[in-house]
Parts: sequence; structure tokens; C-alpha cells
Amino acid sequence: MDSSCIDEISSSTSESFSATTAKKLSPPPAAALRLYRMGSGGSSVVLDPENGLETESRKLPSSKYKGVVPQPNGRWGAQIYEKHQRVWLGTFNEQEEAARSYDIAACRFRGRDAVVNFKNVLEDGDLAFLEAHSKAEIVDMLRKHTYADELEQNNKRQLFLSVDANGKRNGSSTTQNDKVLKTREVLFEKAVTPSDVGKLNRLVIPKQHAEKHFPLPSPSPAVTKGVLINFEDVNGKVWRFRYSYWNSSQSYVLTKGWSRFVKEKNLRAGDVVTFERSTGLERQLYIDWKVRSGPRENPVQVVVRLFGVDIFNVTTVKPNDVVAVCGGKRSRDVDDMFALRCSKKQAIINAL
DNA sequence: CGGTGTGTTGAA
DNA sequence: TCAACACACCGG
Repeated sequence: MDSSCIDEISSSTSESFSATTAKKLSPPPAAALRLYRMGSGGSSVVLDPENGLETESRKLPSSKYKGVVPQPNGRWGAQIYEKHQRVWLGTFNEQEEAARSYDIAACRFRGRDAVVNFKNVLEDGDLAFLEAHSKAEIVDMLRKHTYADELEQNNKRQLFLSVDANGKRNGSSTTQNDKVLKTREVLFEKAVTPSDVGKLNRLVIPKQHAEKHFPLPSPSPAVTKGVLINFEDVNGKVWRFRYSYWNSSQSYVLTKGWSRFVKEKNLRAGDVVTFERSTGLERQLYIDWKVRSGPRENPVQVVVRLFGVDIFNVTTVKPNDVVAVCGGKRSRDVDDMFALRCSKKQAIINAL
């Protein structure tokens, strides 16, 4: 099924893309006869029948692509309109690049039925990607020419569907096409104890789970030295932990590397760490975590001061979201900043 | 100083 | 909504 565009975009948040700064009114144009020097490939050269001189046309060559406009230097701009306002999508060397950028923006702004330049602008994975990002973010990527990279990274992250012990789906994303879904089996979960996130720098793996899923090569030097195990987190980051058996406490533990995980994820006692393994051939191990379930006694209050305006967001959030240390996870605040920044002109207009 | 992208307009 | 046109202004 070819669905090149996303279904419907819930733009609950009002997003504005007007100019970042209000410009002064430009004076009336004086000399209309100026010739424009256009870059290589951009200029249309015409032969003047009057004197036979070769003159450069001052008209810029128009593009056959929708949303693509010529630039004086021979490059191409991409733009889309929304709510009586132009949204600039950046400049590009090739018309086709600009056209693709327009297509992507069109799909994000107008949904699957948007009129676009090329068919199959979007691969299957793009749908979820677009859905997962705000218009502002998509525009930003287009302008910075980073859309392709971001998309690739996102796809590499391999959204998955987890499978519990009964083989029952309890997974996260459903918008991804099945062919990119990687199934994982949840091996076990553990609500971390105070000492797991304390200065002992180790995580105790409950014996039953350790012996079942992470068997150590029995009585050998390995018992004392332990082994290194790699786990991948939801952001695709690989965590390497030393895994060993402590005779003193007769327990299996993750040691070296664990404290870094605790620190980066801001793990707290009661949070639940999940260990998973892909069901495919590669048997890749994964690690994830979630905040302790149940009510929080103290909701975290986030206050962002932006352009002299305090933005309150009183809610229960992961520590991760507060400090935005989670590399791959996007914070909605970015959008809000963009929207606010771009609404400056709107405010000025309204004031007139 | 080159180029971007905004102001602006008229057509669709 | 859209492209065309002109050029103010911004970053290098």
C-alpha cells in the first residue's frame, strides 16, 4: 500500500512560522532596470534582437516544481504556505532537493493527500517519523538539510514491539510498518533498590534471572573477573557493563559501567529497569527503564524563562525530561520555543 | 559582500 | 494559496 503521506497531523499546539523579526517597510523601488547577475546554471541568457548583444535576462528562471522558487544566485528556495503566511523551507543547490523538501513539508502540514512533486516521497518509516515531530522541527531539519540524517538515525533506532513471556504483544509503537519491527523478549524487570542506585556502583541481578538469562561460565577465572555484556538502550546507545558473581554476597551483579547508566538516566530507587533480548538471530540485548509506577508525592515543576516570559509546566515527568539528558528523546519545549520565537511578528501585527 | 529569506503584489 | 519580484538585512 502506497501511502506517501501521513494520515492526519494533530496539530494541537498552535504553531507559527512567520518571520523571526519584523522588518521595516521597504522604500518604493527606484531603478527597475537593474540587471541581475545570476549564478551558473541559474541564469537564462537571451539574445537581444535590437543590437545583437548577448544580455542576461533579469528574470529569474522559474522552477517546474511546486513550492520551489529561484534565488538570484542560481540556487533554489523552497517554501510552503499556511494560514496566509509563507514558511521558508530553506535554499538548495538543486531544484529537486528543494522540491523534495517541499514535499516533506507538505505531507507534514497537510497530510497524506497533499499535492506533492514526487510520488513516494515518503518511505514507510517516514510516516511515523513525521508524526513524531512537530512542524517546527521538520521545517528546521529541512532548512538545515538534516532531515535525511535525522530520519536515518530514527530508523536505526528500530522501534520495536516487545513480546512478553507469553508471546503476547505489549509493545509500543504501532505506526511502524511490520517489516521494520524488531521483536524483543522481555527477560526480566527489576525495581532498583536504593543500593542499586547508590554509591555501591552496582546492580544486583536477582539470582533466578541471572542464572537463567546471563549464565556465567562456571567455576573458572571468569567467576572472579566476570564478563563484559553490551546492552542497547532506546536511543541506540550501547551500554557495556561488567557482569560478575560476588562470592562475598553470593550475588550476581552489574558493576563497571552501571553507575554511568544510573547517572545518565537519573535512576532513582523504585524505578524499574527492564532487560530485553531480541528474538531474532542476533540475540541483541537491550536495557530500558521507567519511572516507578504509582503516584508521585511531589510533582516536578518545570519553569522555563523565555524572552522574559515564564512558562510553567506543572506535571509529573521523568527526571529525564527535566534535564533533557536523554539524547534521542525529543523535548516538546523545543517546539514551544520555536513557536514563541516565530510568533513575535504575529504579535506585532496584531498590535498594529 | 554574497546570499538568504522577507516584504509585497497580483494571479489563480 | 501560490510564484514572482525586489531588496533589506544578516552572517561570514
